[in-house]
Amino acid sequence: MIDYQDSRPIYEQIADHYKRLILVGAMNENDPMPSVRSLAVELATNPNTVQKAYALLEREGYIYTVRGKGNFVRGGDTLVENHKNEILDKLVSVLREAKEFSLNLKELVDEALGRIEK
Amino acid sequence: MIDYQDSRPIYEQIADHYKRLILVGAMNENDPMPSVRSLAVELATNPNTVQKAYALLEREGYIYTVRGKGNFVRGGDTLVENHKNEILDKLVSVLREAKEFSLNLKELVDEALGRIEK
DNA sequence: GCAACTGTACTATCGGTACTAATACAGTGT
DNA sequence: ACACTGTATTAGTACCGATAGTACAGTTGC
Repeated sequence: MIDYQDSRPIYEQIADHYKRLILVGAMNENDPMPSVRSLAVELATNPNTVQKAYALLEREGYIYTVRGKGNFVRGGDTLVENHKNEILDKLVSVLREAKEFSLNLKELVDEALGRIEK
Repeated sequence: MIDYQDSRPIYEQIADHYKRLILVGAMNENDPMPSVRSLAVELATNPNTVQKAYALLEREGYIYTVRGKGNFVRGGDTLVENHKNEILDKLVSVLREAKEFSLNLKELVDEALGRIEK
């Protein structure tokens, strides 16, 4: 699950992994996350690193924490909605840049969509 | 021209500034760039920092260097074309992510385009 | 040739930040 | 009390950005 060759930090890889699981529906509301310690052992890393990933997930609303008990998935449509908005923001910023350099937005989008089909 | 509050490194800000000037047509083929030393004085920074910006611009094909003479703008359609491809790549990667989470691409694009008009 | 300008190369250092780790602290449940 | 949970603090390491100084090398105009 962790790619040590990857330049991205471990905690970010962990967080993204679980974001994906949650968004895709592989984990559901109130499902328990692995404990910071057990996951640390499993991934051969440090509990603090796992915690940093969990803190990130909590800040972004993917999980919630109960002291002494553990971390749990915060399901619901809000998550999917938020994620959609994140993607939308990225999209808008790319298109704004394109517009600034007077590129034809429709052409650009069509070209991009074409590439994806393959 | 340099924003010291900005978290982005100085050399990157310098490079982006000139990229913009070139892509927008404010600077044309073979126009001379300011010398590394003079620009360093003007920006109250270090010649090495400016050189790092110029090295970046050269690597990316925006300018060319003549030893002893200076740096000059490398104009031409290639630049614009390359920049367009960069934007296209970003666009494709965002849309791929959207697709992965089974979002409706057309809706998403329409929404984004709508936001830009404002 | 010389002076004054251009860019290039290399080394050293300082400061800040990101990442990971080690250790100790604190709450929960049986 | 014990075994589990998360939390906080501190430390070490590594890397990056920026600065500084120095020396070298090509171009141009006088």
